[in-house]
Amino acid sequence: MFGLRFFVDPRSALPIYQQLVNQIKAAAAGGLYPPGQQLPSVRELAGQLAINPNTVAKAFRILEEQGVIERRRGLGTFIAQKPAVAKDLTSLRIKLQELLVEAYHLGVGPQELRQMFETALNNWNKGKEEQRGKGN
Amino acid sequence: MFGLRFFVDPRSALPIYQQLVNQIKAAAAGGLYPPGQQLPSVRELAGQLAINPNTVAKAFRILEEQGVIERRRGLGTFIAQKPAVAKDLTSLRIKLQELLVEAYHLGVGPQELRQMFETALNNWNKGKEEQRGKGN
Amino acid sequence: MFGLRFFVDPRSALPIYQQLVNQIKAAAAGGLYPPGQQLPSVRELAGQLAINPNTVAKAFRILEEQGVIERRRGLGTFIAQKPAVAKDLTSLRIKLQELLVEAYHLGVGPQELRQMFETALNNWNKGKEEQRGKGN
Amino acid sequence: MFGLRFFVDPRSALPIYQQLVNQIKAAAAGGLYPPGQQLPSVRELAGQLAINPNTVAKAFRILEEQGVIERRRGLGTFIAQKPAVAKDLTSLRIKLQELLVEAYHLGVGPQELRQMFETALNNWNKGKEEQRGKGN
DNA sequence: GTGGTCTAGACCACA
DNA sequence: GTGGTCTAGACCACG
Repeated sequence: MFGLRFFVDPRSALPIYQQLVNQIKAAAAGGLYPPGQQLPSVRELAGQLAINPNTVAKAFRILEEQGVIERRRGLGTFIAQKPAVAKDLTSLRIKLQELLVEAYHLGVGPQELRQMFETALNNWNKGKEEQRGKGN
Repeated sequence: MFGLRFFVDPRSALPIYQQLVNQIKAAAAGGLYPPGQQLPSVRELAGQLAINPNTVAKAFRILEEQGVIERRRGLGTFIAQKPAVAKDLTSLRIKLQELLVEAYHLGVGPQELRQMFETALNNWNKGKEEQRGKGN
Repeated sequence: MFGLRFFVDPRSALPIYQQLVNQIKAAAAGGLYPPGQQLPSVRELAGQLAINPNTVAKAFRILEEQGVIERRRGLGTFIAQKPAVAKDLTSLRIKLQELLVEAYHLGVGPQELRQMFETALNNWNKGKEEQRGKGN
Repeated sequence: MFGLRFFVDPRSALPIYQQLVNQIKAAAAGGLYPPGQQLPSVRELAGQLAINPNTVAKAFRILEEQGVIERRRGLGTFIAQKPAVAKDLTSLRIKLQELLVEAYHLGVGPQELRQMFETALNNWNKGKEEQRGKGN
């Protein structure tokens, strides 16, 4: 539909399947992949990225376990309908802590960090609105 | 002096050395380890955590590369003096993005996330003040 | 393909891993290992040199940090594509100073040193051309 | 006589005694310490640098073995008279090779390296002349 | 005493 | 198959 959207860096310390997981989750969160959107097939994605199909399959399996995507036999893979349930927020709190710790060690103070946070939040909302606009 | 401060989970998917890196960075950021403070020796920490000294040494090596600690042969390991230089903030931006993505997939909206952010920021400052108070 | 290319001296004051680092950098600089070339695996090199795989792995880790090689899990180790960016030349300046100091203490004067420098430079270029010729 | 001339970095990977050896050799080569010049005593130097006297003693022992300094019992330590004998130049050739390898991996070409070499050579001679001038 | 190097050998993750 | 992690234990260099 829109050609290559993902890319992987084989030299990264992060496993390729993890890079894929992160990117697909980010694409969904950013509004590029709205709920119900069909994803490329394992083979197609593997071909585009020039990586092993097993690696793509592993990423899809993890995303399915996390409830991000749904696989329908014979049809393909789709972005899941967002479950409105607020599950366990532990992972979110951990990421928040990690953010603060990283900021400390880079010499970024509370004020500067708050500003970065608000900027990121605004950009995020803006991106989602633009995607919505596209659909009209 | 105050017994066990760190702990590791050998069954975690996160490597032990990485768990140690994270905890020591968090302890330093939280004010538990002020700049110049001496850390437990490799052998001592390995003994406390019941892990191999090489694993501790690896964590220390990574922390030194990140500028968090300094190792001096024959003397010991110390929390680095803060360089105060504003380095590369890429890693911080990445963590911010990860935070937003995680929030999205857990159904946490911007308002709720902002509240969590402010709460975490306040707790962090409070913790550091308490540490300062201890020193008096 | 061409048998043993490296060798280490376990009795040297220089750590084995450092000897390996130096030799691999020299081999790459001499044109024996062009960018993208695959290196022997950790196990294979350890076997050839009769040293522990961990020691080879440490050398590889350092070379990767210096941007000389790239390690890809499950695939192997490769000479990095030259980044062409002009980085920090401090280490080079230090080596130059060391050269002059060494020359002084060996009673080698400026003229003689200049001659040695030019000779080494010519040999270096010649060596690289021969390697290129081999490829034809 | 002229206060602190040397300094050591306890955080460096290079052993302190080696840092001292290098600096004293460099000072002698640069003309700051002409042959016959008396060096500070072990205790004095250790006190100035706030390091262990054993460390200074080790540096002096190595310098004596290399023929850079001479110790006269009851009198002190002195820069040796330069032996005009051109000994083994192997160490010099090795340093030259290291210089070329380092230049390659930093993307510094032959022309640029030659220029740096000539500049360093000129600065070196200039420094020595200035020192000579001071003595008049 | 400290950290640094190295070994022999196990098990796991990745592609 | 590759590299990555971890262990147990030895020996060395440094200050």
